[in-house]
Amino acid sequence: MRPGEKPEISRLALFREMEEAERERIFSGSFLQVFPPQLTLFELGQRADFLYVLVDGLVELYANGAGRDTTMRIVEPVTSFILAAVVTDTPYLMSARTLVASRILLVPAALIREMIKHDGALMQATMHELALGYRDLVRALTDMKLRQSAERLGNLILQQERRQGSGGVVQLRAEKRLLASLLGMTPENLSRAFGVIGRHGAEVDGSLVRITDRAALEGFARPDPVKADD
Amino acid sequence: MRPGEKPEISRLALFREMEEAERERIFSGSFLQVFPPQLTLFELGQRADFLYVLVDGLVELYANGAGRDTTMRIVEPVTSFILAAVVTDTPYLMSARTLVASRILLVPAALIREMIKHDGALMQATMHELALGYRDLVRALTDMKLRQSAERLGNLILQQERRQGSGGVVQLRAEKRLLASLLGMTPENLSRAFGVIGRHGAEVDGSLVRITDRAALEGFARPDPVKADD
DNA sequence: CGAACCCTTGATGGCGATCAAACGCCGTGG
DNA sequence: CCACGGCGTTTGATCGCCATCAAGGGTTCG
Repeated sequence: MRPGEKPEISRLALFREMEEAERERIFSGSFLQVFPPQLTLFELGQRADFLYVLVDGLVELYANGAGRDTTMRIVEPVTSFILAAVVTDTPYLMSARTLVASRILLVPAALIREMIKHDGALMQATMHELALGYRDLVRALTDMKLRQSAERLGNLILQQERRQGSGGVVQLRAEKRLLASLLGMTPENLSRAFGVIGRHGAEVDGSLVRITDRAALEGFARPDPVKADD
Repeated sequence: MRPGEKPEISRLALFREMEEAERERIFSGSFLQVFPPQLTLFELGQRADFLYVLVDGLVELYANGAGRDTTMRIVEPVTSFILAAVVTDTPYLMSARTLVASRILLVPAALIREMIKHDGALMQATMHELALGYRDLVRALTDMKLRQSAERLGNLILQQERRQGSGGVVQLRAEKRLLASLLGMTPENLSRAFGVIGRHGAEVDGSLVRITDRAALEGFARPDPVKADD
């Protein structure tokens, strides 16, 4: 493990409140591995053998059905993923692949479940993490059900801008084709959707989006009354 | 509380493993109330004051945005709902209304959070419940993203049939207009979708659906490789 | 330098929403 | 007991959003 990485992982909400010694047990039972780009980490239907923590790089979670794929989430460092499958000890509902070279901590699922049983702080953190994830999915589902594609894009821009906190400028970290799939549309239509929000206060230039008129954009995208958690 | 109700609530996965005494503390701090049909229990954006347990009746959870509503879940007895908002102590992301006269246990959110902190079994059950709910939502979201409407209907029929275990016959408990909203379509198109699956091994008659050719229906609907949990 | 590949733009088609109207069911009131 | 009215469901016609098909421009990497 590189210097600075362990503290960074320790700062994760999931592990933050644990006893130092317990956390050390998790680290020593896990593997930190480097993966090349475009590598499949696991596939839908497999038993959940590991909890994953993305330390550096970029990972895509996607689901497949009916001959198609759709990306469910783009994971940025430092974040854990696929926690629900580990907790329930049931097969993964999504597949995962690296988008770029990535450093990933693999925590054996059995170890995590064991630790959860004995460490109240870890159990509480897990519970909380799942509750937050649940709410994110509720938002994603309502978004999909009641907004059309350009509105979804507008909301994503607004939400990213809030998370990046970078004064009206949003940096798109993933390829646009991936964004399209995340938003539940085709690359072609994402392109057109950027055209649409261009007339509503947001300008694209490559992978940079500038919000030129937030009020207009919000009027168009109708963001959720209840924002990402707190 | 009626005879038979308390045992039924105690059998809920959420409360099943708790100490008898602790469970009693929850009951004694809660209110069992009867609500008329079509009554709004709470609305999106409100603080999460209660955890709800539907004891008898039928409840709809729905979200609103962009001037429209969409139903997110139809709750049947005996089930708890809106757990994630209670755990995170954040505003509800959905609204709830009774569909018919309903008996509902209201557990003060503060009490639940307090009990979770002190009762490991309750915390574990909560964690598990949230993980299962998370996975349900992942399925719902992929369903929405990669299947078209008649396929979604087909899957719902198959899933209900498995849950009801009633040999090829499914009883629709809610109005069709509600089903339509749950499936993310209009009542008109639900009607047409029933027409479509009629040609793929499922027949409707009022609120009864008969699966006449499961293989055909599965071939058409392409059900998830990983089913509802385990 | 060439070949992928991504992104964009245009043309067409299909799924599903909307608008409209008729039917059936059910509860109410005459 | 029947007539009426309201509402949910169904069926048909039209429209709009988005997917698909197709082609061209730009960038990256071998």
